[in-house]
Amino acid sequence: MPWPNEQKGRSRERILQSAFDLFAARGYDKVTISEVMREAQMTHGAFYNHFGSKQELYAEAIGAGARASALAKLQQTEARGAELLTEFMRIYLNEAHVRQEHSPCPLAFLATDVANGEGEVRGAYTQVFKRLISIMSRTLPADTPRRRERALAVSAMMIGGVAVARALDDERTVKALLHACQVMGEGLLGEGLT
Amino acid sequence: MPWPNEQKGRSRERILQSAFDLFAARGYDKVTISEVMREAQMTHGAFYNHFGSKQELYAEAIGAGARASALAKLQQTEARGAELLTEFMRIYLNEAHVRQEHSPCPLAFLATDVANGEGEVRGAYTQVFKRLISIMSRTLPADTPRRRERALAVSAMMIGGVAVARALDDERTVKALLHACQVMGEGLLGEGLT
DNA sequence: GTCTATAGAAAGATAGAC
DNA sequence: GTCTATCTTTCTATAGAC
Repeated sequence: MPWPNEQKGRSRERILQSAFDLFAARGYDKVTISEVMREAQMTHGAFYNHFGSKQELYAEAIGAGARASALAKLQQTEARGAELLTEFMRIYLNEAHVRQEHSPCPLAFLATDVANGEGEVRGAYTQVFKRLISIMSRTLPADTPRRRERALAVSAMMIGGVAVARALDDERTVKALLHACQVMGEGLLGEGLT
Repeated sequence: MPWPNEQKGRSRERILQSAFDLFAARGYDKVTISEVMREAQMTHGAFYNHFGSKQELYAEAIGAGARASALAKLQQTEARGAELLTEFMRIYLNEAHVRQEHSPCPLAFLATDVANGEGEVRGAYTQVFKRLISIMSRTLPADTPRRRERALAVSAMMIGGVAVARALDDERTVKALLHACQVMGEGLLGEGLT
């Protein structure tokens, strides 16, 4: 079933990308619908032809952020297994990610923001998180002890590391934190990963 | 030097506690000064006799939250060394903490919220984080390899675990996440801790 | 220091022309 | 579908009485 109007789909996609970038950079409440629409090259009156409310936009933007994320792009390369995981951690626990120099991880950039949101927003976040755990768990060797627990704990460490780094004032501490998470994360996923 | 007016100090302390509780529960932008003052049993006109702006209140509330935290209380007991660390992790990575049934950790509850704040707010957050790392690091046995890196990585895991858990929709995933962080965290801090 | 009252600005959502 | 214009509400911050 092709789209009734291809132009509408493109506008919608521009709004979602603009919304995710802005929400990640400044948080839900500090971003206005006018700004999102301006970034998407429309005026704010057009917004309600695509979404019913700002919260609905937020929920959908989380999914859009996940589709644009580093992990989604990595999965389109030929990297698999241990190589995929170490490369993912290297990109994730990086100052360029903290500074939002590429499309960031919604789980890290929106964590406490989402906790203050409504049901549909938290539902979208939960879906993205479960999907990450599923991918990380399946990517670990089948005989890894406590495979799912490792995936959960390392994810929490990565998300927490980036979320905290973004709040910090002190570049030296940021560097040390990201590095520590990378070293200890690789340890948890199995010493001889690469 | 005793306080010029003891009553003023008490009002100020009430405002700070009320502010931290509300900011942690709903996020900076979703809390109004009127609400904070009402919870502190005053009207909002009195606010500006204590603080110059809402952001200034936020910065100070982060410090107040740290002083009221589980770790601060634990340090006033006789628990030390491995016992202190395992007890801390048990209280921290707990559903009661996620549900804010006791004074929560500002690092976990305000992480992405602080990242969107101004300089003084991030400065206060950084101070609290550095202090946590210092305490955890010093509490580990002096001959622990990579002592500071362990403290940083486990802190990120704990903060990330609680921050993500608060955003999640699904109680089963929350339980699994908190448990995984506890098991893997104890592993990182040294197998034979207790 | 605390109160009531209000100024002044901002933002979500809607109406109606094109 | 997108635009301009506006309704309506909410909130920070201030003024001035007590």
